Amino acid sequence: MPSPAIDLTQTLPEKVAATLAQRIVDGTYPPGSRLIEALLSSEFGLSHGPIRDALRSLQHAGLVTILPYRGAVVTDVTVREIRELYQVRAALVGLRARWIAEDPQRGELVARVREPIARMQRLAGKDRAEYTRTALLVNRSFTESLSNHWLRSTLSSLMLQTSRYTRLALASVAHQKYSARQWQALLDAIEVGDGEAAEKIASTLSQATRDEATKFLEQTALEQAAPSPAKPSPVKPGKKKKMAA
Amino acid sequence: MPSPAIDLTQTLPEKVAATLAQRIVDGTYPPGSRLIEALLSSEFGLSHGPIRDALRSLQHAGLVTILPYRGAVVTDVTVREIRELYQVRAALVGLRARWIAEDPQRGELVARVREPIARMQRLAGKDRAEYTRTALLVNRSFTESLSNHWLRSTLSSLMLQTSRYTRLALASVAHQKYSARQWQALLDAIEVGDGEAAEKIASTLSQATRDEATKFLEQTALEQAAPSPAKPSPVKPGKKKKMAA
DNA sequence: GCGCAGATTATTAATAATCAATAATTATTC
DNA sequence: GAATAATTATTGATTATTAATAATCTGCGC
Repeated sequence: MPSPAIDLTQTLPEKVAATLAQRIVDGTYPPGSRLIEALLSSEFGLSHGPIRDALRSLQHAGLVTILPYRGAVVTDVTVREIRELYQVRAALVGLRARWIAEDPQRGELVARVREPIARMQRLAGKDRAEYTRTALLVNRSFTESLSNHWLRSTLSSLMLQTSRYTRLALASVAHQKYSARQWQALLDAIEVGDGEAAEKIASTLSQATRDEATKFLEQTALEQAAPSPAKPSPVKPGKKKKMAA
Repeated sequence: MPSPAIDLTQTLPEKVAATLAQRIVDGTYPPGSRLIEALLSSEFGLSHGPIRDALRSLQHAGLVTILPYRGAVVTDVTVREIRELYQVRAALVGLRARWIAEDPQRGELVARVREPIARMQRLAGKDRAEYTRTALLVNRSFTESLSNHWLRSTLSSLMLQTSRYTRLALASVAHQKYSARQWQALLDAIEVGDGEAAEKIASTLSQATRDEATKFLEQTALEQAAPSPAKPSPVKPGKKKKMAA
């Protein structure tokens, strides 16, 4: 019964891309990993064509960097770039909140996310994994409720990126609690149609998440830099990385 | 001498994609046109692979829609979607203006675009083609001066889309003159570092362009709908479109 | 003429085998 | 031991072929 009962939608390269994206986002393939066509094609039991397509797709999504004749590596983003990423995200998430708050049909979304947001209050500080999952789900609900196709798609693409780092911010219990409160406040602002307030809350939360995530990253970056202060060059620094599959 | 003297960067599919994008943006391939792999591959003298890649690329850029087993057609965007597109663009263009105005190194950009913007004043109402070219160039300069990589790339992608329609707005001499004035005002605001004013000017101009372009589109849409009010169905309405090459 | 089942056609999706181009690595020579 | 040359790994691109699918056409009975 657990066989490929229902295929339903999605072309081959899309399925491959989705699988690989998952692995990149959840850290299975760390930044710098090489994604080698031959290995992937034997893992998935497919020819090179669909794999190629999938890698190109991930490149457009920004998860992978393709260099001519050198192939695909998981994009490595500097802390500075991550900060910039969240800066754009904050602006767009603010816009999302404002437009939703001003949307006459916002009631549908409000009804759909009220329960999950309440659950976030209870989960904060208790179950990090479940909290993260719920937060991601609520976030997706917000984005998908947008009637504006373009904002929907640019936000989805940015979110795919940030989800690589947001989970770091949620390691802090304090941030979990803060985030839960802000989501509730956002919901309230949306319910009464206060676009101004909604925009403010949403973008402020995004900035806080950015600060929390980058704090974490700078910390681990320092820890990684510290161990070998006496060996400056012999081992080429961070060049060789593991392969896929 | 007009042979392929210098190749310089760019892989094959990129070059094909660039060419096709050009044709879509300038209207050579109108919305709904089919882009058939076989025809394109013989036109470009390439095999299917690179063509496929290029079409996938254009799909990600939103210029082309690919339906499984049916191939690529030039994306047809409804007037409503175009309005939504400009709405997002207005917000991001505003952000761009603000960030540039607040950038300590904005002097470099200001120096680079001062002359072109002055030229726009002179061209407005005189040479539409040259005005459009200059406006596009200035716009690109603004975007490329951004230090934030993500805003740069999302804006580039949105601009590629809007450039299909902005040229419609510039058909109006009044809009050309208005646009030229606003660009000058924007430059002034940036020069003195007034981010608030810069954002306002930029997003207002974008909205005006939107209104002008959609006015034009709604007009032609009505004209197209009008001619045959007596023949409701015999000829299948707008289904068959021309092919590529 | 009308509608419909089925054959035909056009086109893309995917595979496979092959060669060329290139970057990285290793070996060689001075 | 450093510069240079050979080797290797991997991608870029071509070609040919088969499968899958959607659109179109055909003929049949009415």
